[in-house]
Amino acid sequence: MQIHHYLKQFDIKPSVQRTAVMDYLMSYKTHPTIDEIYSYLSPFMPTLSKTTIYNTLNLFVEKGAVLQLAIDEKNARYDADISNHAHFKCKNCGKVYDLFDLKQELFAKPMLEGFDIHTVELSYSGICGSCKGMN
Amino acid sequence: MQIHHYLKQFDIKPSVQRTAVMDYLMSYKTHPTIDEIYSYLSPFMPTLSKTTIYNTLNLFVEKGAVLQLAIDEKNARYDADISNHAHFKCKNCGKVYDLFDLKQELFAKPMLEGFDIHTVELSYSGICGSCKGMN
DNA sequence: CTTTGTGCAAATTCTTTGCACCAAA
DNA sequence: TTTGGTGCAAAGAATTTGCACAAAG
Repeated sequence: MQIHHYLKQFDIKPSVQRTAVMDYLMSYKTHPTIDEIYSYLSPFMPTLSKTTIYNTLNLFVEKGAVLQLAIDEKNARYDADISNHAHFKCKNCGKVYDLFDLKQELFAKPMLEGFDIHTVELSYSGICGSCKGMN
Repeated sequence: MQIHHYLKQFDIKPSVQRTAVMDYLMSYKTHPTIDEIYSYLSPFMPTLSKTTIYNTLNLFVEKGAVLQLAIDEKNARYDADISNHAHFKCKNCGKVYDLFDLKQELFAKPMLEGFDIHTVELSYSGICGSCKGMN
């Protein structure tokens, strides 16, 4: 599906900048920070400002089109894959991996008196394979 | 157990400030921010500095004595309860609740090729009971 | 003594805000 | 033409750093 149609599904008016950001998120599934997105797009769009990246991602999150991940204490990270999956953050290299092959039960929203649960976030941390070999 | 003995278990040398911070975290299980901890303790310890709170909590996290929660995008929050439990953050009032009565399976560390999992963080968000009634 | 912790001020980093200009319907 | 989007500069907030003094063993 074309990206501007995809954005409309979330009630987001497409613009050149918004389309470029979503395109980036969907192409490079690296859970990028604002800075990484800006650094990548900036050469192609010389007038692009970081404020627009902030505006765009805040809008995307508000509309439910992307997830803001809390896995990195320093910077906000974003993920355009809104299906059920967990994340693993390597304490050594800082890379964030997707974990798709987990039981769906882990993402169930428990029925709890007094809580209306909308979202579930499951995060693991530890050492990744490539860092483990190094030491 | 006395707090300074508890700290020693984590290889943390007790000091007046460190003991006070751990005491606060264990007494008020409110997942406080750095600022909240500082504001509470400051009247009792007039020379206390916020830098010391930062130093102390970074040390506690490094030694595994407290958890740094990523559930609040704005500020880091801390929890001295390192047992398996999840958190719920109300999107409306911002309060963070503990969820203890969940299945232990949710906190299992999956065996995955190439990942050495140390920690599990499970967070929910939505609307809490007291906010739901208001609207 | 010697090592380690504390606390002030300054620096850094991340994010938001105010506002003028631009673009699209 | 009118509404909404973009982008610059400045402001704001959270955290870290450098360094001198204090405390503890």
